[in-house]
Amino acid sequence: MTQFKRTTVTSALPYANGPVHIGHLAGVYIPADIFVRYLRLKGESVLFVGGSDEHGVPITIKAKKEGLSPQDIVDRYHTIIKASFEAFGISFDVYSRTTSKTHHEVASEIFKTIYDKGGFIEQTSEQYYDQEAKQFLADRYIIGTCPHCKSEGAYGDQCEACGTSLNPLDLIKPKSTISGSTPILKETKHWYLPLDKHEAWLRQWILEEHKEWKPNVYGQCKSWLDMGLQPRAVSRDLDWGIPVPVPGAEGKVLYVWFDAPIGYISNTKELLPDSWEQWWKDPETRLLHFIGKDNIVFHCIVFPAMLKAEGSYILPENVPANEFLNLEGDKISTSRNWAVWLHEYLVDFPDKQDVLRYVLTANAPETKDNDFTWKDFQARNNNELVAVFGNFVNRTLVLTHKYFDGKVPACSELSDYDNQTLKEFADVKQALEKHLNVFRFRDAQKEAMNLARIGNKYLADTEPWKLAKTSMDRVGTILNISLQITANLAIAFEPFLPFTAAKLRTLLNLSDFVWASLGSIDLLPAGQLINTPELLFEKIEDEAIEAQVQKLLATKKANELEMTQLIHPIRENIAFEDFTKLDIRIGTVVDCQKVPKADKLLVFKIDDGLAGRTIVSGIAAYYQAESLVGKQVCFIANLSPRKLKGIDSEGMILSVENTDGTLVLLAPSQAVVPGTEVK
RNA sequence: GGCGAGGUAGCUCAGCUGGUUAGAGCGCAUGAUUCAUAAUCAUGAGGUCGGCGGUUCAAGCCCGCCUCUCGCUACCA
Repeated sequence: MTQFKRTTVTSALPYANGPVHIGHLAGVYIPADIFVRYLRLKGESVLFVGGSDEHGVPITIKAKKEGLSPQDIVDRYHTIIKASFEAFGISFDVYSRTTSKTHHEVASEIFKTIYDKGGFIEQTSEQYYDQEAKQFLADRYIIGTCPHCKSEGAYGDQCEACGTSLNPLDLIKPKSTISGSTPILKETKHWYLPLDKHEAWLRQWILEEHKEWKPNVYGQCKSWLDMGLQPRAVSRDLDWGIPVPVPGAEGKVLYVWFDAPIGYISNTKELLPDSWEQWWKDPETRLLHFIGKDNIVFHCIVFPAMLKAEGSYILPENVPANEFLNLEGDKISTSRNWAVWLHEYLVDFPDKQDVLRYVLTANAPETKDNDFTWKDFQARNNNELVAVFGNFVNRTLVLTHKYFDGKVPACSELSDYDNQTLKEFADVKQALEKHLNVFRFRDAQKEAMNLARIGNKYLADTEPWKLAKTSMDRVGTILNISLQITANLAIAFEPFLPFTAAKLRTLLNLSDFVWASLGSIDLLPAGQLINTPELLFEKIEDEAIEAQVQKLLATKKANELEMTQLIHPIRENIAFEDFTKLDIRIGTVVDCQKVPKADKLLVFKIDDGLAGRTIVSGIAAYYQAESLVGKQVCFIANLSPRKLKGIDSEGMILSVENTDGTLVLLAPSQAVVPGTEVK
């Protein structure tokens, strides 16, 4: 195993089109922060890099919607995000942004280097171009009729009515949302990173040399590698981003996925203009990417391929990716406002950053998706932080003030039981390190908590309040040990609960603290003054929890209401002749089977009163094949046949789409002769 | 359909390269205790380890099939 001289820790760059929520914190920033604080405490050389990701089409869309410039949007969210992280004690060495001058330079340079080395391939394709606005159109800027469900207002990349992902070229009657004009097809040149050419070494590097990566990370990489990698476009026609720095690339910018991870590098350079390279190019540097599971392929395959293509950079040593955090049973969703936003939490629970840090670590989605509930939040605060940790510290401090006027009593002769306890808590250090070294923060925090449990047990077993009547010497020893445990808590919890640890150190007047002294019993010299006890945590009452639950319920209701209002406006009028072109008929289902190797497809044999026909329909998720035999359905009889999974589909079976996306078959209210027309 | 991850006590999760009575925290029950934010400490009750079959002297852990959850992917005219 390589001995590393220093560690570069990156945490995923949050996208600056919204604030950050507990999911981000639990999956990425808290784990990264714990790890970084741990290394710093150990005196290791570490750099913690973060920043906002501020380019890309979604930001330009949001800007347009609000009548602002993209810069306005990213300024707004960068500020909110940065403040949230600061408030939660995420101890970045640098938190910058991809709109910075440095980043533009660094990203350009890296592109140029790869370009000069022939690391890209060029390809020309036809894309929609707005002649009035004189620009190529991003998928999202093109609107038209969905080729599937025929609803208008489908975007170039996706139809929101039927959820289908689209290719802009498939849209019927495309229109530019910028000028409203009909775009024309025009040739455009783009650069691609040929991931396929990197497959061989990636395979060796990940699958053979990094078997220690977490199963979810390793598994997903394997899945992608086995599917085969495709070249990926690194540029696009857009005016928000970093201009492609080569001749003949006017109006083109780097694709946001390409420039974003380079932000890690740029932000390092911004902080350390002269020494940044040692953090990125020295083989004795350990590079770690903390990310969420949505970013695995990116940081394990795409970004390493970029770095390798550039040539002078090191590759990540590990990518500790977490799964997702759900909220009260449902997926966290920015657009549905189903989230606990950090900036709101800070208002609702002032000075309780550590409580959230604790809960999110205790319940971190390390091996699978987890659920955050307010009830659990309350329980962990009241039963663990208050009852175990806070209570132990408080009773120790109160006793010290009661019997020794707030001065650390001297430690005299140790009993066997004392020694046994001391040994037990000395072991905590090793247990903590064992877990922290392999990114198991949930278990690590449990170990830190164990220290307080040992303390509570020690007090219960030795009962100093009883001995106070007979042997003050003995009481002094017991409290000395209890105080030493308390001081140890201040070190052990520093990575997890930095605010609490600091508060505790202040209470104890403990100035110097390093990881190495964890487990030692002379952190506090006899005679040292301890400050007046102050509660580390307070109970969270039912009302506060209820308020949060109500807030979420309100969101849920609002979302449901919105669902019912999702009725699309009536479309443009058509001529009667247009309607008569459609040949809609009723048929009887003679046979219905699942299409093999397709999840959504059913293949129907329809009695249409004539020769009969075969139709394939995507409703397998809503209907059992057998249950449809004998039923009558409505179908379009004169749609051009189309092959689906090797089957010729002669028409389209009509169904109604509910606001929640479920499909309901359409049928006549009473049986009719097969083949009769709908008019 | 293919691939990946997961399915272990009421809840949240551990279980190393297969090895005696499967663990922790919370919750619950009983007892002890009062220094402490009715907090703490002890003891205990809770599990056909998703299901079926197989390999093995021995399987939660290995193999096959099935099932459920999550993600990626193909299909949705």
